[in-house]
Amino acid sequence: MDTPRLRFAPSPTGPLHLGGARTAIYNWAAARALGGRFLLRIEDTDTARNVDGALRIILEGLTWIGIDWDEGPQVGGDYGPYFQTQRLDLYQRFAQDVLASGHAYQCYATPEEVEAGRERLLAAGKKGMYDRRDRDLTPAQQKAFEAAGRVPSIRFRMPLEGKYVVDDMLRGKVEVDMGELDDWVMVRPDGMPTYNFACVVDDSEMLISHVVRGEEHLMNAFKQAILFDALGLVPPRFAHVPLILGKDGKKLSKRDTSTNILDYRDRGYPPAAVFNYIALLGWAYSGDRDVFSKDEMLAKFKIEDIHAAGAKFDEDKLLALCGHYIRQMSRAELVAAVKPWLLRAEIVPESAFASHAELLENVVGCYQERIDRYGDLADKLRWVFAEPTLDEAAIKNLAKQPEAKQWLAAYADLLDATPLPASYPANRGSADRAVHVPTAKDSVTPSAEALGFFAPAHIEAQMRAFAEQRGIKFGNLVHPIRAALTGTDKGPGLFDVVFLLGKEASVRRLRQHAR
RNA sequence: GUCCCGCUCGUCUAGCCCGGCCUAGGACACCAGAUUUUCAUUCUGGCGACACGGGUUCGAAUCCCGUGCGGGAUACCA
Repeated sequence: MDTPRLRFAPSPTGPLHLGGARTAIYNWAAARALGGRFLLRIEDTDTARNVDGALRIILEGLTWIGIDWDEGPQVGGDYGPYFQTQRLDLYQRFAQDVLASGHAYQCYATPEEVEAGRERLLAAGKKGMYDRRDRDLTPAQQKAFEAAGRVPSIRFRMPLEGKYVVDDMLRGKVEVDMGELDDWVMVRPDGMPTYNFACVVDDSEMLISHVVRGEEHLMNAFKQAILFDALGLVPPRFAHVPLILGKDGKKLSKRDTSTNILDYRDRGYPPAAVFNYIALLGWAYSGDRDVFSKDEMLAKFKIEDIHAAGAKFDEDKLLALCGHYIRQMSRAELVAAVKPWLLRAEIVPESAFASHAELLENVVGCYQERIDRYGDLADKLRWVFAEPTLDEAAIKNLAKQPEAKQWLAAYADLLDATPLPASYPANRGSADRAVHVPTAKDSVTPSAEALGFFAPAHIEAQMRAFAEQRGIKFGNLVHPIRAALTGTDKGPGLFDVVFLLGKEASVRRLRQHAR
């Protein structure tokens, strides 16, 4: 009874969205930080709304952001089954007990009658709720309904007066008049338990100690806590976290963010960044730091520290975090992360990842500071592996200087005459590229011995000398060369570009645009 | 309508529980500058908030009340 036990209880009615992911993260983090257990319970009692395959997507989403569970689907556990539709006997037993204790009663009203009663109350200026018409039925009246073929639902007999206080971990004591709460349905006529009932039974049976869930359940906490009391049980501690809102401050919609967290995976957002961002939406690691790992979060996380006010989703901040995480990776890690997108875009063959590992690290490394998502990369570096088509800016840069074509031709000749390192195979293929390219991030410069005269530093010195000899302003020379080589006006340093491309391809592309 | 919750820079937040250290700190975004062959990265600087009104107090972002605004609930959904 001492081990903290927390749960995330999704309904398989749709994919895992941002809000769900966040409550999952907070429950998970609390369980881990408290040294407790984290479990998953599937609330599938609304069979009509269950969606095929939704569960798989939810579990995949959780796994993707790095959440694991100790009990639940796929892993089992001592308090199963973890699907509510497999626990129907249990609810039935509890329902009979509550009924027998007098804390619940059978209600024979049809949905239409309930609705009509509600409207009567509303018309009378009262709160619109179930009018409790069957709360005190005599046995004879009940028999009559049964005889008429009516099947009852079971409703909880709420106290009619007094106040009830729930001590929320984020909001303190929240008080409500019992009269505000109606006699809610515990079991539907078809025998299915409703959310509030199944939730109490399961939280009790699964020994749940803390419930962290969305603010929309704050009112349910009263109903549930009162049921716990009626059963002679102690309710768990509740913490109701605010909803995530869209940029406009309204409910999160498809316009603000994806409804499925796996879309972020598919678009190449680093999962650690997504986790970090979601956790940050309502919880702060410290006043001056907002990048943290899962482990760092666990070392500091306390349920009480979750922010009680709603947060708006901000794609810019998410992307900034993504970029930060990407820049943190080693080149080898980035290549591995980006591989699926490179393959999908058919930019390099699978085999290249083994045969040209270093080349790929060089190429990808040149873009490390330039992307926020793995998925952004493929289009940007296509020019390395395939003849580029010139974009508008490139065409402009080629045309800007009247002598540009002559310069390209002359520079191509110069490059052509530049010796490759002796140690390099004559059939160059891509072999002359498979050397480490130094970038700003990496101060290791290949030695001249290792590279002959085809290292970025030498290419730079040579190009500068070339410009000076001919009296060309360096900036005027660089732009047409970049255009010819890459087909665009953005990208890695020009000397890296020449180096990455290799001598033969560079010369060929320069000459092609020199005509 | 009624009930409940919330309200610090444009956004996420630190500070609030236990009033003075707050001329309110950080991050993202934005603007300017530095570096630079482009883009980006990086660095420097700038802009920018305690929703409003009353109290309590020597002193309030911090405590209390009211108003406003936002959100949630008001289901035989969860």
